Amino acid sequence: MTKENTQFAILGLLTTGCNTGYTIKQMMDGSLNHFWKISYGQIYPTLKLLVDKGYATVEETKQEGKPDKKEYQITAKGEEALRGWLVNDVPNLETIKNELLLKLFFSRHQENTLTIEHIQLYKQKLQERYQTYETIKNDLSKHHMSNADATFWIITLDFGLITTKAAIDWCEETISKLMEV
Amino acid sequence: MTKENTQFAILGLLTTGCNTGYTIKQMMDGSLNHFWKISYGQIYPTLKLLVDKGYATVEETKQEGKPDKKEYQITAKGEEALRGWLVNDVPNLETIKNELLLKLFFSRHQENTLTIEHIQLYKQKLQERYQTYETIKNDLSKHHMSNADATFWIITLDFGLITTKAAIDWCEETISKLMEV
DNA sequence: GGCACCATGTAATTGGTTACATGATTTA
DNA sequence: TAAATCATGTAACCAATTACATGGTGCC
Repeated sequence: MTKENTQFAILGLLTTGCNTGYTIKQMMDGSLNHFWKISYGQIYPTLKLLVDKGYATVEETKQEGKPDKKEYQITAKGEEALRGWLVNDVPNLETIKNELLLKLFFSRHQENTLTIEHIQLYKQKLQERYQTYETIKNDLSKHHMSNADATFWIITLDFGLITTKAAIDWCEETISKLMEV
Repeated sequence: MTKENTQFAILGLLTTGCNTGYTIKQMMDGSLNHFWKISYGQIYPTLKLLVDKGYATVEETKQEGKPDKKEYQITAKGEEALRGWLVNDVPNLETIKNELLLKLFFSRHQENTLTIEHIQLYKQKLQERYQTYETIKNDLSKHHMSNADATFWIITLDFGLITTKAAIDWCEETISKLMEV
C-alpha cells in the first residue's frame, strides 16, 4: 500500500513531537515541504499499518474544547526499525520532472520574449520559495535550538536554500542570454 | 490516460528528429533525462492517442536488416497544439522527494559517522551526474550547433549543471559541519 | 550459440491524490 | 451565523511503472 520511505517518514515524525495524523500533516506541510509531501489519504491508513506492524501504539484521547483524537506513540520495535531504515544506503538520484525545462527544450517553436517571461515568472516563484525557507530557518534558529533535531532540520533547509539560489542564478543568466539574441 | 505534459513531451520530440517510439525513448533517456522520464508503457499508447487527436500521423515502414517500425510525423494541428501548450503559464514549483534529506531529517537517531558516509555517497552520485551533463553538453556543442534546438538544449543542461554543483557544495559544507561536532 | 541492439506492445500492479463524508469548537 | 481550526477517515480515480510477451538482425 504505502512505500517504505513514506512509512518511515510518518514513523520518524512520531519521534519529533507529532502524535496525531493531523499534526503529522501539519509538520509535513511546514517543515518537510521542500523534500517530502503526503496527503491524509496516506497518513491515516499508514498510521494503522504502523500499529499493525507493532511500530506504534494508539490511544484514543478525549479532549475538552476540541474533538477527540488518536494519539500515536512509537514503540521500541518501531525505533529499531527506524534506525534500520536510516543505515540503509540511499538509492540513486531521482529525476525531477521540471515542466519549465520541458517547455524550454522545445522553445525554438516560440518567440524568445515569451520564453523570457516564463523564466521571469519561474524566478519569482523560486524567490518566494527562498524566502519561505529563510523564514523557517530563522524561526528554527530562534525557538528550537534546544531541540536535538534542529541541527539536522537546518541542514535540510540549507540544501533548499543553496539549490534554490543556484536556480535563481540560472534564471538570470538565461534571461540575459536570451535577450542578447 | 496520459497527463498533458507527458503528451506534449512526446509530441515535442516528434519535432526533434525522433519519429518512432524507440527513438523517443532513447532521446528521453539521453537528453531529457535530467528533467523528464518516461517508460514504453506510456510512449506507445500515447503515440496512438496523438494520432487519434490528429496531432500526428503514422506510417508503417519496412526496413532491410532491421525490424519493421512505425514512423510518426507531427501534423499542422499538432504543431499548433504544441505552441498552445508552450505559451501556457508554468504551474507552481513541484516538490521533489529527496530520500537523503528525509533521512537527514531524522538523523539524530544515528551516529554522525554514518550520516557523513551517506552524504559522501550522495556527493559521489552527484559528481557522476555532473560529469554526465558535461559530456552531453560538450557533444551537443560540437556536433549539433547547426541544430536550431541546440541553444535551448544547452540551457536546460546548464540548469542541471548549476543546481547539481550547488548540491555538491552543500554536501561538502555539511560534511565538514558534521565533523566539527 | 548467445548477446546486444532494434522494435512494439499490453496487463497487472503500484503508489499516490482528490473528492467525499462527518462533526465538534472557537472566534469574528 | 459563518468561517476557521481541529480531527478522522474512505472510495474512486489517476498516472505511472514493471513485468510480461514477442521477434528480427548483426556480430563475436
